[in-house]
Amino acid sequence: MKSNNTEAQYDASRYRTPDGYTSDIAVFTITSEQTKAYAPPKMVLKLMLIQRAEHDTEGNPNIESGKWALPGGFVTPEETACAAASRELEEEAGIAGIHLKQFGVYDQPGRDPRGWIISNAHYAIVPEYRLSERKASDDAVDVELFSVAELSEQVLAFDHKNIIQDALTHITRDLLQTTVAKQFLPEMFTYSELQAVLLTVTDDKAIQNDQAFARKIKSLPFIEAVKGQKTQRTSKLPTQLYRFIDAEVKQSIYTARH
Amino acid sequence: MKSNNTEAQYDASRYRTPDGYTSDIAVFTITSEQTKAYAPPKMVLKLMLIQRAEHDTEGNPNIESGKWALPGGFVTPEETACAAASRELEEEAGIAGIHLKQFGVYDQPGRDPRGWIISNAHYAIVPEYRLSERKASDDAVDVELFSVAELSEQVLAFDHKNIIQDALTHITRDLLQTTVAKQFLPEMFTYSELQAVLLTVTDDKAIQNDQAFARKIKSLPFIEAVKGQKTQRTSKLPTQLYRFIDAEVKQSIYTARH
DNA sequence: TTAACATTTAACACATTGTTAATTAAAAGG
DNA sequence: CCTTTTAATTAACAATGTGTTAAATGTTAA
Repeated sequence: MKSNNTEAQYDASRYRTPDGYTSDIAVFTITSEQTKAYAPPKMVLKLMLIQRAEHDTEGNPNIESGKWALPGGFVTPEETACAAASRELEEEAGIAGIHLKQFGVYDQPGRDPRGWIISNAHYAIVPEYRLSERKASDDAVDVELFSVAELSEQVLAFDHKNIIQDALTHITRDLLQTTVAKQFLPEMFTYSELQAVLLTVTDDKAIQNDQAFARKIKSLPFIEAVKGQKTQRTSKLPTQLYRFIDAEVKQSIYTARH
Repeated sequence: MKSNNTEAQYDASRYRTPDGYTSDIAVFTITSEQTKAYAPPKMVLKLMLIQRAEHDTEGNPNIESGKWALPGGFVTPEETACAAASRELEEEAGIAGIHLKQFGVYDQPGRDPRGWIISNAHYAIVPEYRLSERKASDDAVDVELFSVAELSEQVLAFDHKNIIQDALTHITRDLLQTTVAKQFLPEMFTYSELQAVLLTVTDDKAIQNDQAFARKIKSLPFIEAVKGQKTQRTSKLPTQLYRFIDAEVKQSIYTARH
């Protein structure tokens, strides 16, 4: 391999090069239903998909048309795939300053009938109210939110079913093992709001248990109670608000309880 | 963006395409020194690097020559980057069947002076004895193992310093939060051998504490004591051997102790 | 005035952890 | 043969965290 490597130094052109480099984005949001006043919300994790048009702008039939797909597009040489994802989110949805994370590369030969196209996949977390803004301004594009249950019934374009499966795995892990839940919540939140976010991706008994979770949140090193700040969003009884603080979160399966 | 997307369907060639797609591999091993007989080993995490040749096989001066770099090479359209990594490890080092994991993509404009080259980075875990086999068979290639401390002093090719930093972050996280430590250990191992592996990447007091760790290993759901199997590798007193078993490892920072 | 209800506080039994100390089994040296 | 050495094992205790059940709180709405 060493000789291959050195030969390649000055003439990459003797190798076949990719036909394209795309950035795809799994846009997650959590819809929150307040079943009644003064009660904690019921939350559902949803993924935004776009429906591929029947024809392109020149009137030719479109590949994988009619199927639902992840938003995305080609990356240019002047940007990273992450920057492209950010740009596309802004161009398409007017959403800027969103939490974006790269989670996988899709380069299986034959994954895209158009050629050798490498997809760099990201997930984005968008609070619900940012999406509603968007829908109001641009309802021409076929955009829809799908819950995890609804996703499994859909026919999806290219290998997007795989990509979405991986996105779900990653956001689940990150929600439970990092403080990224912050991105779904307002600056200050109650214990039951955080709990509702976590329960969209886990059925962990220790998180379902209200008393235990309300007691636990007080001792987490990366969350603090905001003194004097209460709300009645989730209960008639004024309820303590919390916020995330910067603190390193280490964790090992060898020291945790099982 | 939607229009860009649909226009691109049938003619990717109107966009500039990448000049190359490479697969780089951070090959980790743990060297184990037995300071004396009947004592637990001292382990050090090391990374294998190759030194870039002064000239290529045609006698032309080589780009980034003399610098240490991650092994890797160009991906072909018939394979995934992960398969390419596997192939390159086998071609270069005769190492097959190794644990490989993709951890990042490097596509910063200008990262490679040869053009728009996207690197897909993986880490590999190779038990020490597999590397010694290799060195004996092919000592012509400039290959060396660097500890984490030694790495920071080295001048590295391209953006490999960044890539290595990320590789270290990922392998540290994976060693503590998944059962990948298995890949560094023999089928059966003592508590102190597992402990030594973990201590190459953490200074967690709970893992440093011998008594506590020896007690804890017995209750981990993904490790079992092998009945009747003992060794004197690490102590005069015949010592219990353990092995990993398949078991799901879930974990949340919201339920763990802090 | 009363019922309803999410939250908060309290209390207890139980499990896990940090810590210290004692015990065990084999090797090595005199 | 006896003694020392050492990693592993076992034991024991206090401190801390968890699961569970129960009661108290503060507000709304009937």
